[in-house]
Amino acid sequence: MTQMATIDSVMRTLADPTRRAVFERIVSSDEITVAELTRGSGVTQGAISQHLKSLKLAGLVAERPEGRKVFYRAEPEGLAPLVDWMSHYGVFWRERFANLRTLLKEIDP
Amino acid sequence: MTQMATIDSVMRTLADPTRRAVFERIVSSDEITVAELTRGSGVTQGAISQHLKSLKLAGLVAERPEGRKVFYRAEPEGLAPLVDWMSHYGVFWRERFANLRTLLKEIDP
DNA sequence: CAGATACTTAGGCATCTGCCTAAGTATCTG
DNA sequence: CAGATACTTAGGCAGATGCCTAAGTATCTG
Repeated sequence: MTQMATIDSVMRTLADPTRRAVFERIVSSDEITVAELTRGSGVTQGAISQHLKSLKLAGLVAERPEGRKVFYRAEPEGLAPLVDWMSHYGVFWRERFANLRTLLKEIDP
Repeated sequence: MTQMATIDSVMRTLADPTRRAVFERIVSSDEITVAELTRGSGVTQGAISQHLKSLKLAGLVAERPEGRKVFYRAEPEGLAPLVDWMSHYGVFWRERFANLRTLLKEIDP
């Protein structure tokens, strides 16, 4: 997805524990294959593949096929909708800064 | 809920669009009744009441009964699990600060 | 007290979702 | 080419979820 995903798709995608665990594992590794993600996940490769499809549609991960393997990596901008949402509805965060993005620029221009 | 909710409950609770809209509306107002939340929500008061129960269990809102009305307000610490999760798995945010909470203290000690 | 108002909760229902098995596609290896 | 490996996708199913109607509880008002 090069198109910006919505807060709705991001939230819904990360709401499932198994899928979120897959995402966390992808983030924690540079690149990782489906087989590796399946190992220790407690579900079948088919299930993992379905979760990866959801994560990809939500713009949270990207794939890189190489031979018969497919490597997945985290899409850095994928959580932007969540960050934006937090900056609006983050309650006690909102009270301190109008926009997290603005803050980020001040720190790391 | 005085007990700290989990990232799981927070994510799952905010995943539903209707329930998230209810939360957003509570955040945007200081205090608000169930009847007001029902108005323009597109669902019945019963449904709103059920969503409020979920939000309360997730630690996202608090209630204050007054007569036959019940006022709801946002629970500022409710999104803490989400903030913590972001600081761990926020990918390009993580690269910039180890912990959003630490950052917060630096800005607003 | 009787009725109205504000809200919660129970029961039921249709839809959604996550998982499994199994089949299908593509690549590598002997 | 035959078989193995890596992955995706289709079909089906059991459980979860969100909503509605309607009943139940509590408070206010005449």
